[in-house]
Amino acid sequence: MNAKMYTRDDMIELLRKHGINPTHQRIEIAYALFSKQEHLSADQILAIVNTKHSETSKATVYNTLNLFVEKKLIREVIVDPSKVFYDPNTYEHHHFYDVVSGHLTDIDAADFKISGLPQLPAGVITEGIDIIVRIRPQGVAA
Amino acid sequence: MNAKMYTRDDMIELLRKHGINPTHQRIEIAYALFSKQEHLSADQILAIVNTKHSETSKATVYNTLNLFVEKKLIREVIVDPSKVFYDPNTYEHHHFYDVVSGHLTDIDAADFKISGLPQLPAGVITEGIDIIVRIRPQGVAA
DNA sequence: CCAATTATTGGACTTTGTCTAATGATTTCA
DNA sequence: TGAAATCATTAGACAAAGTCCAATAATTGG
Ligand SMILES: [Mn+2]
Ligand SMILES: [Mn+2]
Ligand SMILES: [Zn+2]
Ligand SMILES: [Zn+2]
Repeated sequence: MNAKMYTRDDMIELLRKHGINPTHQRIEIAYALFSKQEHLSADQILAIVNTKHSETSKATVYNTLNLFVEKKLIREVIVDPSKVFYDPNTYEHHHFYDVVSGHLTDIDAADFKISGLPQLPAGVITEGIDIIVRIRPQGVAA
Repeated sequence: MNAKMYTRDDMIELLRKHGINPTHQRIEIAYALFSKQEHLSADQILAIVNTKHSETSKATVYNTLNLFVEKKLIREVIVDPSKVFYDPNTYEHHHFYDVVSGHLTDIDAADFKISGLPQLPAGVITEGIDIIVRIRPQGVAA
């Protein structure tokens, strides 16, 4: 909710804090996600970092996003069968997903309780719980 | 949990009940899903219906699965960024997802309560809530 | 039986994402 | 400093999931 302003220098610090070498391309990709504070697809990020002038390849965008996920700088949101969204918000939260527009909105997990979860099968551990509330504008056909 | 035995005639009845013309291909595709009672990808279904002899094309499998979803005979489970799973269980339920094996297991929604969901943005309606508990076998590396 | 409708098909096509081998940039440290 | 090793980026080939199309096949209704 808070519209924190990020600079490229913030990105360098953030990358270092996560053990990622801050190259020019990585800084731009991080900046695209964190300055917008939005859920973006690889495609959208590729477009954003190349608007002024072409400077980052498709391969690097994918390499970098996968690296960021691995280093827990960002997380993936899997909700659309055709593409992954990347989320700069790694704080525990869930999502509204507008199935018409494809737009994602955060739901704070703090408010929020789940009870009656069955115990896990033996020998497994939980990685996380994803909750997606699928919504649709009133009056728009299915 | 119950291992109900389905016949092809059950499939014909089921298809008719959902307003779907029961063709040979549609019966086989429905039978693949309902007799196994498993979460299957289009790919797996294509393989199953063509094991004895080739009789159903890729286009028909996709056409048919989309039709089944539209007619609410089955539902989609979106959990793997690279493929959709189809679920013959349309009863309200959620999923364990083993991120290592890719296997899905049902969680009954009856047990199960969510509280503290924020109210919806104005002018939208809920389509459904998907809850995915991502699990991993103990001791397998991330 | 014919005409209209509905369903199936092979294969071209699109999109998302990965892989590879070559190149470019940075470190390391003698 | 300067060469070698390491790390990062790249173009473009490739792969997999899924859609689209125009032709054919099957079914239906009169
Ligand atoms: Mn630049
Ligand atoms: Mn047959
Ligand atoms: Zn989010
Ligand atoms: Zn299920």
